[in-house]
Amino acid sequence: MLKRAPTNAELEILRVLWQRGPSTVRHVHESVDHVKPVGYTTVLKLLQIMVEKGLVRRDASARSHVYAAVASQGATQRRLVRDLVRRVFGGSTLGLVLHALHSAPATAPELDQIRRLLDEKKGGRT
Amino acid sequence: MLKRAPTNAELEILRVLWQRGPSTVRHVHESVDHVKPVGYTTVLKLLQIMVEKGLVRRDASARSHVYAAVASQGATQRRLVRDLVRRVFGGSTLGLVLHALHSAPATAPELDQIRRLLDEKKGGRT
DNA sequence: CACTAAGTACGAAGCTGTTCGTAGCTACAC
DNA sequence: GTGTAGCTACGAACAGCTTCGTACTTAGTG
Repeated sequence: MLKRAPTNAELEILRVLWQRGPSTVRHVHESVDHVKPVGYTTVLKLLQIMVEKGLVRRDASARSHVYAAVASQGATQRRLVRDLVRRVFGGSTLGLVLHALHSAPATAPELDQIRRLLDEKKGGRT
Repeated sequence: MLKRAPTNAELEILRVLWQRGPSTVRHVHESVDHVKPVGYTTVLKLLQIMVEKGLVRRDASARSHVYAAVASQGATQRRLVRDLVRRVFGGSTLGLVLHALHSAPATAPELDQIRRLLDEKKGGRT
């Protein structure tokens, strides 16, 4: 079963599920609608499709079904980064990182955080 | 005139134009077809659409028109990274970088390159 | 029981991206 | 001049994503 990456509208919904945890359609709709107006049944339909795709799980025991994300936010982000690296940087993760850093308005503490990660990696190589 | 990010198929074509420079449809088709079989007129149509979108420029002075990318590879990559950061990392470039580094099989020289970049940025802040 | 509110299911339309077949034009070889 | 090879233009089909309207179901209230 090959899973496709979530689409744009699907990501909006996943964002809510990751942030608020398992939610009803009403909950998700309220959150999404607040950011970008959209019909209730649109969100419902999306969630139904996402169930079929295996992106979310549905608990139908209560009258209002409760939906939860299947993949964690981290795993999904990793997936999307991998796709971008392949599509746009010919598989070079380094290319992506350099590009991102160039255009990043990073603060000093953030830079330190990256530096720490680099040190870890270096240590782990031996 | 708002420019949309290039689609998947469009990126395949841009990759050829960036690599080989201004090219005829035949040239582009041969390169793309080699990687992923596709009809000649498909590539032609795509290029025509890309002209309308402003993604490529066309020199129609010769019988075989010559197409060239409008935006540089770097600028396009930056654009796509920015989009991903907004869509998937809530605008946090740092989030993207950390994620990428975590899953990156970076070599020591590559890590050094990143470190150099970090030093530059740090220096530039004061 | 009858009514209403809140929920789910589903069909279908509109848009974009991708693909290709067909038609038509033109330079060149003979 | 005639034919052919190579090119551009264009319409149309198909697929995926997104959106919503409508129909159906059910729990609760009087």
